[in-house]
Amino acid sequence: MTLYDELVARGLIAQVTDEELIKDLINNGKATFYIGFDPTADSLHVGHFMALCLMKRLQMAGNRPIALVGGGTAMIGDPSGREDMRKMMTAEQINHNVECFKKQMSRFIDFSEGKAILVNNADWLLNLNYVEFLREVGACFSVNNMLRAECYKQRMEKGLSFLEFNYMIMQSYDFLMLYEKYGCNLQFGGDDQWSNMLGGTELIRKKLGKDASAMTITLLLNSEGKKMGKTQSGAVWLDPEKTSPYDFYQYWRNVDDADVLKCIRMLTFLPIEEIEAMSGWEGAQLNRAKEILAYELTKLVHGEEEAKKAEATAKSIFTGGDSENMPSAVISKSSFKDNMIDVISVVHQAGLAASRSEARRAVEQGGVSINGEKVTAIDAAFPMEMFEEGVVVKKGKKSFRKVTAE
RNA sequence: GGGCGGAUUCCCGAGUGGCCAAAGGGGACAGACUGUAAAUCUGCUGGCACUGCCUUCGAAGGUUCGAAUCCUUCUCCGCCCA
Repeated sequence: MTLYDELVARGLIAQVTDEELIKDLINNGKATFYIGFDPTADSLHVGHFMALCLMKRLQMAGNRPIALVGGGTAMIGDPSGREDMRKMMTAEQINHNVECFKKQMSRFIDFSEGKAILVNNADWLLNLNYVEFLREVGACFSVNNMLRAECYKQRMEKGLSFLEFNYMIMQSYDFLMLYEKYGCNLQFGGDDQWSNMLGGTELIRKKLGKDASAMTITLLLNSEGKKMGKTQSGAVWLDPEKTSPYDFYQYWRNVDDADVLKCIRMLTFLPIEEIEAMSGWEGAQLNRAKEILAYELTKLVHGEEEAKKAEATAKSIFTGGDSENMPSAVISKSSFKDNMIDVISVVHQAGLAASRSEARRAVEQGGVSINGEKVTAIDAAFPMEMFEEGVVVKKGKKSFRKVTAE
């Protein structure tokens, strides 16, 4: 199976400028392609991960990847797929994030010996001369056409600032620069980037009379049409400090039935045939597919050891067993009074409830257990000795900590 | 620059002087059911020393016994005109 066919079979390709041309490029290792990542946070997330995987697939097929960190475009803020304006970030924040991105990316992509290139568009965007730029590049863009672009259409009601309106031009200019500097002939990106990417191919045609291609990756949406990789408390990060390997594992362990196969197809490197064999799975068997998904992804992002730990911890929690790798928490000995501590304090200080009120509620509703025993009395208290060896505090079915006193 | 409309708790959105920690919905959380899924039902959803107190309705002042609600100024956003 050719690389292109595999990408199609995995459901990764959303839109392409010229299918035959792109097939030829990537199947034969003739592409120098780039994907841009705007450093809007201090860690990559699942959406970035998909793009990185794609880079890897293409790199393995002999194509040359350019990872672009958007230190310049982050100063503008991409309005695509957003209903409201992004908060403006300071240059310091952006620089910090750029560094974090670089570090994380080099874990996934091999940048050694020119196998891949890492660039920052701040290098050419930040020192542009306004008038010069307008004459050189701005003249190539039709406002009429831009306003028709999907990414701006969505914002016509809620409002769009001139700053953000320029984002497309910046991204287009990036493509032009990379084409000139590195012979970059293909751009990848999330499907919401389509209009920005087309801006680039068109700019290259107008300025250089050359053809460049663009291709978008299907956005990973769940069965309800929402972007995956988001939780109530924010994105699912790749940084283990921000999303622990266990939480990362659990996120995928808990996806809807309807989304499991799609996720395995799009995110893992399991052979297609193996995945197709799972497509008939139902009920409890589908539950097994979730374990595979969670394990495979955790392995890719955090390594085999962490994946095994996360899996073992999950099994011990949900089927009983040791608590060796359980997420832990420490309570200060000064929180004890007369050598005793109450349930509410335990739950709260273990980080299982954001406030004491929340902890109280959880206890009142019968959601808290200590060492496997349900605690419903809000005035229940426990002696310090219990915490010597660690106490398993559980809130609800899925949140728990091994708590010790220190 | 001018006219009009708007900013409410995690989100949407009601409230236009006291009965407001603020309707309703969504989401989140907890319970039942289950497969660590979905759907469904129930509870719950600002904080705390919890029959009480404190903080919150864009910001700062003011009127009033009492303000999310009235007045003034400011900030931000939308629409229309230029």
